[in-house]
Amino acid sequence: MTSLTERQKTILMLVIRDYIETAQPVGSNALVKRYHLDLSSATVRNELSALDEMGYLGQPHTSAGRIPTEKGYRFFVSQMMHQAELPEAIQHTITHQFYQARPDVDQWMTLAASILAHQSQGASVVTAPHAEQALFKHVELISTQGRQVLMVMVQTGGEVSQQILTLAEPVSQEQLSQTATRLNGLLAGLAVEAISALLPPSETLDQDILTLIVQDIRRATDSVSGNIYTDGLTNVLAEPEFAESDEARRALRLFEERSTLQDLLARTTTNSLVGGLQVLIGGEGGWEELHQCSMVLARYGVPGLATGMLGVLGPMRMSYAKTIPTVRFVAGLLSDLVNDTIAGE
Amino acid sequence: MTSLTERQKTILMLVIRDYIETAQPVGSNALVKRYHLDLSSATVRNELSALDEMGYLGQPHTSAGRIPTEKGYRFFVSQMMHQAELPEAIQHTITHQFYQARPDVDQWMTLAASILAHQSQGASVVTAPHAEQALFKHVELISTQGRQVLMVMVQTGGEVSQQILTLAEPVSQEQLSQTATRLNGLLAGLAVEAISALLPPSETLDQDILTLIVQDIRRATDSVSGNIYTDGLTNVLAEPEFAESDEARRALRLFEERSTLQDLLARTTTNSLVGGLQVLIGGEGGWEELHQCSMVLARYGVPGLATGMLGVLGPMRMSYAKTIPTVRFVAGLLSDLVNDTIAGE
DNA sequence: ATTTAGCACTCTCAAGTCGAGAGTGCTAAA
DNA sequence: TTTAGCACTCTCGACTTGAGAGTGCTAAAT
Repeated sequence: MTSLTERQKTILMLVIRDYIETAQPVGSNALVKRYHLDLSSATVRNELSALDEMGYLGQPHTSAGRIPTEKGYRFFVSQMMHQAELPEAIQHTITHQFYQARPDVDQWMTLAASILAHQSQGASVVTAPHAEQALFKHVELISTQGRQVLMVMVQTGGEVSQQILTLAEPVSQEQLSQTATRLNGLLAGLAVEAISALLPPSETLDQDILTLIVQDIRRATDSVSGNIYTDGLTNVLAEPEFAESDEARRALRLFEERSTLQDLLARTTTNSLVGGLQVLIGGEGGWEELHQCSMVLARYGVPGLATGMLGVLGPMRMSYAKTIPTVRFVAGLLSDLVNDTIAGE
Repeated sequence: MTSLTERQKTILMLVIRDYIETAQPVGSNALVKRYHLDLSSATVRNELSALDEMGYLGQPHTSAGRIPTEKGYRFFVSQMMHQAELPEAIQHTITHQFYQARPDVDQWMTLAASILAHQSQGASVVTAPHAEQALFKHVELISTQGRQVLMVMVQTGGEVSQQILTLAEPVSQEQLSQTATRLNGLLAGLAVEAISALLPPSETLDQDILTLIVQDIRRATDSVSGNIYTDGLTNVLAEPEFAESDEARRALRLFEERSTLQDLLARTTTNSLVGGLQVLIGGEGGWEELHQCSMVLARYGVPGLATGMLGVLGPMRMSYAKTIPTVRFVAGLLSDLVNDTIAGE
């Protein structure tokens, strides 16, 4: 397999760029005219033919213009990856938005999803950062109503979880505070295993609380912990290639169903590095429903401590030139935020 | 305006029922054959013509079958409302699902949205219950990392909120606990106004915390507090009437954009009673994007203390017979849950 | 050895035509 | 009041057709 000449590269890039903009097969004439090439259409035709044979381009039918194949897109993206920094103006706008939001994981995630969706005109997904190994740090017990007690637990890494616990009989706030203080002394810095080894202890209240604590830590350390934020699902519907078929509907259903989405993210990104982008073109990774789609994914956070994922789903024809730098930039931003929160000392 | 004869009512109900199932205009012949009416098609034709003139039915074009008008649907729904209890088997399944979920508002809301979407094959929306008047109950301050402090506040009604506060300089957990204890004594049972009247007090830490407390209570009492849960958005896309146009996309965008959705809910339901259903047909309430849709909405909770909203969006042609009892039942269930949580003493 | 002009050929797409089918409204008889 | 009969209307899918866009190939030009 011979490699591409400079001219072929140029033409290939132009074809793909044009197709991404117009969603129309692009022909030799249009190409020469639109980009003022110093070539005749016939020459371009020959090159297109060559690119076709090499598998970078294809035709929806004989005697239509060319459209990129998956291989074509992959080439396009590999060129894209290196250059392409987000314009400073946009960087500032985004940073500013994060600066204004309340300093709250929930807010950050929602904001990140919103920004990604808006910038890329695709569907976005963001998972909350989750600790890779978490130790107990602190617990508070607060009496809410009658026999109901609110347990708030903080783990190293700053992860906070709360649960409601219903007691057999009322316990005063003083008693609760005492219990909390005692447990804090007992458990400080312990890992899940150590805590669950303490089960079952003498008292019932203790046991209940310890069980909840273990539950919460386990949940926080689970592969992809529960919280997934999405936005811009309807953006995908606007794309012309999805106008008719219910292709889009099936793809979106994947995104709506959290459990499936978790699977998807888990399977495709377990081995991805923080800072590195992953571009899945045409449903690489074997998701039937996504074979007309592409995803740009990134892992963010502090490796070994707490990381999360974010990404954008769009048609294969998505604007990689905008999406890739945006995803990269937002991932960096979230990494900084996680870093600030986690290593604040 | 004369009222409907029994026979006209029967025929009208059948036409609408059939149209809801098939999405096809229904004609006199089909009607007689399918439902074994003891009438000739000609007679039915006359009745259809009458119903047409009275505004209950319409024709997409001369010499097509009849389809219901908004007025027709309204009649259909008014008949529906009274009867129509959810089958016991389904009631049990749903109750069981709630029983199994973690006792956590977030879980409940997600589950409710999922059940509504699934049962009705439409898009569902659920808002978290929010206090109509809330008093301070308890605050805890937990040191997380370095100068960052986690504030957890509980309001009467059991609403819990948390915020992160970054201090100018580190403060020990002991000091924080003391501050919390002092504030608890000072603020117990106070309303927002009283608390904000205490501002600005002597110490800086106190001031910061009080500000946050006031913020949180305000947020919790806001018309529709932030959390909106949706599910089944893609269900709507499956409907044949939305196959082509981007009508559906615009409707779903309404649902995705939380701020718009808040507006929608706030505007249409401020005056609705807990326990009462509200059915908006054809975008009654003046939302242009929804003029091909219907919504079934209900308010749940404990009036005067904490209430929330839930509902289903579907095409005007939605299966009211399933949706209405489901919405009613889930609203009742959530009301019970809120009641248990709030009035647990 | 490339590049280009010219040309025949292919395929889609939009517009137009046409007949079958479904449904109606009206009239006159039961 | 109901029903049979019939002429009429309108849609929908199938089919046809011509314009337009694009290709591949060949032979001449650079």
